[in-house]
Amino acid sequence: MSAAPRGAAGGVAGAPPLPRSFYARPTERVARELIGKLLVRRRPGRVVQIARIVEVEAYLGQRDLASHARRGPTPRSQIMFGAPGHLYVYLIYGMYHCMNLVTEREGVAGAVLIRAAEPVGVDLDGRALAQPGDHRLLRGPGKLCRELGITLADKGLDLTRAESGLYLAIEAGARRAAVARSVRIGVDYAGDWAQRPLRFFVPGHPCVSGPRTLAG
DNA sequence: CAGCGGATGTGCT
DNA sequence: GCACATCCGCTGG
Repeated sequence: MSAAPRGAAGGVAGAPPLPRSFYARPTERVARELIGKLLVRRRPGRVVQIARIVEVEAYLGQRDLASHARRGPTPRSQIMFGAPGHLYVYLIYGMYHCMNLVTEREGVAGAVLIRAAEPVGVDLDGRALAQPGDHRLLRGPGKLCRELGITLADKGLDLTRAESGLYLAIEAGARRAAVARSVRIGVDYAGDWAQRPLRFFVPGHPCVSGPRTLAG
């Protein structure tokens, strides 16, 4: 048939999923290093979607008043306290989903929210996709999940396994992009923690959802 | 561009 | 029982 076999790992052009050791580190560090990584989404009967991450936010443990972990492990947030390298998804405002990557060693809460990404515009065979130029497609955490088909059903996915249909990878020959920091978006209720610069983004990038510069 | 409604899971009372 | 939420798209000025 037409589709060429991928390799056992099923990675992008041979790029395997990032290992668990990448996630099992301090959340801020993971967040910073996620900028520029590739997000790979495979769904049955669909074209593989690949996107370059341009905006994330770090959510720390129980002391972070903006984090869902602030109340300790609840049915919803328990996964943030679990093993790193898994997917945390929640529903917001009754109609949008947000995807987070669990960080820190098991027993310590932490996660990184993926806020925006740049459509890479090629499939696994390097063929051009339909809308490579639409920078609004994955701009904003709710839209990103909608476009990639991420829902609560995906909560708990192991991101270190290509078979999960969702994983991160290093882009071969990627240039080292500049990274800026700012306060997080939509966490005004979090007291002092609302002022912490835990949002990371590529300055000036058209696919970033919030403010794209520090000055405004 | 500021303002606001939508729709429902979650966690506290 | 109920206020609120890591948001988005549409409306009116």
